[in-house]
Amino acid sequence: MSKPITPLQRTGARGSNRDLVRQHNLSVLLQMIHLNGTVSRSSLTSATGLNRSTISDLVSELVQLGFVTESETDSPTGVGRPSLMVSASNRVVAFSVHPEVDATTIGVVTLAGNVLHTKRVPMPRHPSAADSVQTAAKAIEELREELDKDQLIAGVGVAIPGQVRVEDNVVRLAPQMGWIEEPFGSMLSQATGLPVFVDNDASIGCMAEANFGAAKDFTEVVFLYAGSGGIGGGAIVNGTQLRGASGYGGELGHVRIGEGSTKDYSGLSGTLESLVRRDDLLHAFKMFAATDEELDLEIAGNKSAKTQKLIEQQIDALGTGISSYVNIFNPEVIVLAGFLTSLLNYDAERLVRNIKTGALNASAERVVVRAGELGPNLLMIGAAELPFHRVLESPAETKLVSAHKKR
Amino acid sequence: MSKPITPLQRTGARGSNRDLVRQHNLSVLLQMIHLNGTVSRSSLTSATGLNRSTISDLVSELVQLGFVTESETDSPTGVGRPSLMVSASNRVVAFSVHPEVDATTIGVVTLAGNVLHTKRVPMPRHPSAADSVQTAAKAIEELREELDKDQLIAGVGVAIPGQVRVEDNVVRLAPQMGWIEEPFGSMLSQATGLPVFVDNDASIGCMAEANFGAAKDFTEVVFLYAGSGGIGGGAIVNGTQLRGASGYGGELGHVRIGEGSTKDYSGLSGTLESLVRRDDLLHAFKMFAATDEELDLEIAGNKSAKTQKLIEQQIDALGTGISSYVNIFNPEVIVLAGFLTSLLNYDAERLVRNIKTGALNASAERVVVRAGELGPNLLMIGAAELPFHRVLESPAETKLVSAHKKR
DNA sequence: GTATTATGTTGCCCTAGCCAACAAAAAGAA
DNA sequence: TTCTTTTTGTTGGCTAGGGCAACATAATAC
Repeated sequence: MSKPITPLQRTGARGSNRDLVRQHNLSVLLQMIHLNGTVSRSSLTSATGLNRSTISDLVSELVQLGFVTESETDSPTGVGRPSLMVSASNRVVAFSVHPEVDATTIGVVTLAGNVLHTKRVPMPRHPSAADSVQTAAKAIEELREELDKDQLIAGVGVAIPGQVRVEDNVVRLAPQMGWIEEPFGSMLSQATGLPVFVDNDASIGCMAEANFGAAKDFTEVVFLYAGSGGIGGGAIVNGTQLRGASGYGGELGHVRIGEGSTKDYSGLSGTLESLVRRDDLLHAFKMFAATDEELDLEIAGNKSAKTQKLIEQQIDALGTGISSYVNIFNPEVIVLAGFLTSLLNYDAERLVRNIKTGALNASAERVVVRAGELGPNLLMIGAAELPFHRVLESPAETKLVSAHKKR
Repeated sequence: MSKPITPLQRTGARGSNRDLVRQHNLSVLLQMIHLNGTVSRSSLTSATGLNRSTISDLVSELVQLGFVTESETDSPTGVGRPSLMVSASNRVVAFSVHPEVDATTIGVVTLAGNVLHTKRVPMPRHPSAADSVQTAAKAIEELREELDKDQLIAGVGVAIPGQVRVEDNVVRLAPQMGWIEEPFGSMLSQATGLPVFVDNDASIGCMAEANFGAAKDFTEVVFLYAGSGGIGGGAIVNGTQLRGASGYGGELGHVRIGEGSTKDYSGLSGTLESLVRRDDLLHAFKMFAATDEELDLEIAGNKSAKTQKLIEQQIDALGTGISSYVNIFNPEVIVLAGFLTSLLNYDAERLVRNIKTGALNASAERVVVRAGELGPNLLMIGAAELPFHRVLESPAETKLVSAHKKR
């Protein structure tokens, strides 16, 4: 330590040397290909501003690395020599894991965004973290056997219904399952021998909708996701996911919007989660367990005055909550997922009216409310993005794991 | 249009060609120097990861451009040849403008962060935008005459107590002054012949505290600023300012936290701004106009039970509001400015207790509450950052205006 | 004074991206 | 068909910005 100089404040940006330029360009290209599915070389050229010959060089490096494939256009459009099409490869895959209170779901997703398999393993009520890890590891083992020999594994992404400390992949609190301070990441990593990345389910859903779904073309997004475990949220600010200091950011379900006395799953009262409760709806409809589809049918076909009032109360509470998020984030789009879509479909006009009442005119004037588009694949696609992210950041440097273990 | 390809989704990142590398490196260096005041060449070397010789080359280009100066260390520390010190130059300046309901404040700030002059011009009640522009332009003209001949002007930054559409520098709504849809930026730009950048006052304050004040070393920040015009807010997410789609983001004062019936300055009820009101305090202390310092003395020296209750109510409301922001942003630090500092100083323990009650344990465990550090210079320093930002982004490309007009 | 350590300076090298020329593949016009 | 026009891929050489190594310089340590 030569000088007691503060580590040069938050100018995160490092200098670029030549290698970083190459790395950056490879990364930008691969990201574009990953997000857009299949793109022509010519559109990559115009989008990046790089030279034709440079694109050619970079793409062939990505081909050699196994991340992308090139093919000729099947339907040339316009004059001129048709541009070669570049697609993300299905060779590179990631596993997704979603532990819930009654089941654990495991899936395989390719870098091209295809969900190859999913497997839902029912669990005894309130599984321990160790149970879930074991279930997941076993399923991954089986799914891995089904992969082709030349496929490469980027890692495992885990979506947790609870708060996750992302720096060390520890589940801080998953209230529904009763998990406290569980090192889920290192447990699963040890069990599978693969790199594991853990994050909150709603944050992951937000990222998925932002990358591939209803928020695809926006940089300012608010996302609300309601499942059986309460209401989670996420936000995209300036094109990047809101994470916060430790990764707990985006807990939009736990924001106080009123004086209610019932508490939410985390013990807070007056929050959005405490006022918009799936269980209350199930109870009113005299249902026990129900899928979102079943509940949606009930809500859509509702005739009783009593349940109508409940639904409207929930819509109003949701609108009040969203209006706060509009004032805070000034988003371009608000994406609703889980059974919140049913509320939106029931009376979108009422919801929007409520949002406009509680929000500043300027902030609300251009906002759009949408339902999520990814449906049941939401968390599978989203969780896979976690390991993929590392690959996309530095394609040439990241070492992938071969699908079949060496003996 | 060869192919109907969507403009290649939100991968904002362009490719880097060689010129961009140079530009980027110059920008990174100048930002570090601007934020840290004076730094040694050796610390620039280690912070950027670039080679000694490269730093030498880049710094001398910045010297030649007039942005920085080099000097020898006055007090060498440690073994080895002492490193040259690099400082931001006072040659480059920006003007700051802060229109308020009863006065307009204008200042000159150098790239090194020195506030050379400030000028507070009292205004008749409820000045029109044109009045404020004229006052500001006149003051800028005068201040400009006092500059040295070789000084360079980066532009003008304006802090508005209201909502600003940043894309075209239009004041959407400044409720206290009654401005609606005023093109303040283009008006002032026309009057001065300088580039003008307009933004919300609280957002600007947030940026200033994040760059130079209480939040200097953090990347996740929530900022609350209470002046005579209500409560404004700002947030730093992942090291960059939250702006939202149009620039209205960060309106933390207008977030609903309770059922109160009194309305805030924007007509919303139950919001933080409607519950924590400066006027209520002034009224309780039987004061009319008062500076923050005067009010602070009254609050600190308070003995009456009645006013104590009011103060505590406000602290509690503030705590409730902040707890929501903690859940949303999971910040490292919360910075309070304006008379909110007085509330913090009055009973910090009570405030923190309230925050912890309303927030998730995990999100709140490491959060720190602080008073702002920049005091009366907050908005002057902050507003100047707007024009400086453009310079810092591309030092070699941005054309600056000479201090003395050519005849 | 000498050794050690850290930094500034200089000249040369290396490589990633650019450029220009040419080839190839489509559409349009004769 | 044939020729032109337009767009893209390919190739070889060029260029500039950052790395590197050797040397000079200025501080501390002994």
